[in-house]
Amino acid sequence: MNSAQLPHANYPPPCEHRRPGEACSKCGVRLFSICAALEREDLVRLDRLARHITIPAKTQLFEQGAPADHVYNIVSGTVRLFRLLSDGRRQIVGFALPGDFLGLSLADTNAYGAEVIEDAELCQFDRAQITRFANDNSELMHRLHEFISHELIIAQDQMVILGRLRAEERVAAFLLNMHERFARIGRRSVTIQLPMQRADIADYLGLTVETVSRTISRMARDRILLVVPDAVRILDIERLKALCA
Amino acid sequence: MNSAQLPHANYPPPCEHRRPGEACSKCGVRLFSICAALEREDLVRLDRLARHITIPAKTQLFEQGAPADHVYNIVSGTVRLFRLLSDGRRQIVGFALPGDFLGLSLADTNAYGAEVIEDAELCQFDRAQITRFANDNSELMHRLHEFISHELIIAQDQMVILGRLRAEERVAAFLLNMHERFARIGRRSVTIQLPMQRADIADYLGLTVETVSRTISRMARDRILLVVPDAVRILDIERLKALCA
DNA sequence: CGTTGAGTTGACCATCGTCAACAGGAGTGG
DNA sequence: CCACTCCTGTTGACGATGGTCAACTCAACG
Repeated sequence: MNSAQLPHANYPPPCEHRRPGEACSKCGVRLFSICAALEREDLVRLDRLARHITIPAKTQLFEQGAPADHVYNIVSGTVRLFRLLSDGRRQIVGFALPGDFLGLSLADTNAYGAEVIEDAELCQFDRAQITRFANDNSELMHRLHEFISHELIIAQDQMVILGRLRAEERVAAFLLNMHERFARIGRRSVTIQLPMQRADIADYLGLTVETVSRTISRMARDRILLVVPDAVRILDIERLKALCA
Repeated sequence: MNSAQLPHANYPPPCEHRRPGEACSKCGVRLFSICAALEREDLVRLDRLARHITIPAKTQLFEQGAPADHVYNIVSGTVRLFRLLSDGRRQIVGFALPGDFLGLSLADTNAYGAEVIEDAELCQFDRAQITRFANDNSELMHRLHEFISHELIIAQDQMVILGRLRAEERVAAFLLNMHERFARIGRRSVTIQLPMQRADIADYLGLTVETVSRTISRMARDRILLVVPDAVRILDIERLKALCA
């Protein structure tokens, strides 16, 4: 059920699939990520600090409580971020999509664990280096501040969902949220990709797999959604929106 | 039940109970608050920007969605921070205690509403001014970054509580958390002050008043707590800790 | 002394969790 | 190629946790 037997953080020889200096000009998520703050020359300097790696699905990226040595910018793929309780209960605190940034916190240990769900390309940075870089670069610093503020608001949204919405409302809110996030990174579509499994959605929404499954099934029966492999297609977005007040 | 008829943000003539220039040297929470980052002379400069005000209980400090004109440092008292749903459901996203800072987010509207629960002394700052000040003062900036990182971790703790703990565990976690927070600001005691009402605790923990009341009653019956007005006294902290895994 | 609001307790019930069975697909090995 | 396992997802039956509704106490207040 959880991650005991996942490949560990010293992942398989991570493939560096870019020449350094090729810079970030071709990067598909640059404009959505922290890098958007930077001018051409700073971008090149930042790129020199980056290690561009590809991590396969089911890999543990880092572990809750471990020293936070690196920060990551997600270029493609999906990562789940989670907290574990001693008895095995898991709360997923977020899904990281392309353009997202991991390691905004200043704490020197990871507040959550991270596992790659869907093969991911990442820009990996050394924390000390990026911190120094940000200290000299107020645009980047400001952008980091912006990102972390945004994270905090997202976290509060999630508190409302977990504390005050019923199962159907939670699922509807989740689906609309994914829809909107994909739209914001240029993947607007009536088909909402769901790279995570039902158990991940459940652990994100404070429900069980069965409840998530039943709820989605009911929405499908009511012709609000069409369930397709690794995704759902929106049939009636108005009714979907109506479900989450 | 909620805040419709509270006095509004243009609160009663806020009493400024300090001469400007008296500076922050006597401030009881300075060492716990963002100000701890500042040297003597910067502290004086910051103090010139501050409006030191006292706000009575039951006052709305600011409203969810309204322009975020000010930020606040809490000197004494308690403030509840909450989100409202259109149908009246409320989720309290946090309680602000002395030393806490409101308005860390860079968003220009308030992500939550704030109401004073217990008469509060506040340092009020103009957002634009404090932003300028922080831009020129890397210690303060760093401290703000630290505070907001911490907020984010707290928010994730709360997600675990709301998503994965049962009622009794939530209440136990809440009580221990309050205990620890008071201890950190120099009010360590076996008596946990609870300035908020049961409904606030319920809306913070994603429960109902009845469940909170019943749970606390049961803990009292089990000789884990003693219920006293506006507080509970810890009788058996080990068993209390055992209740929240 | 009546009113109001907070807190508590009880009775009942709904939502969602638990347990179980099953279907379908992917991977494995004979 | 087929049998087998494993994993994910779905569905059903049942039950427990916690929500709803209501009554009551008590303190504060006019």
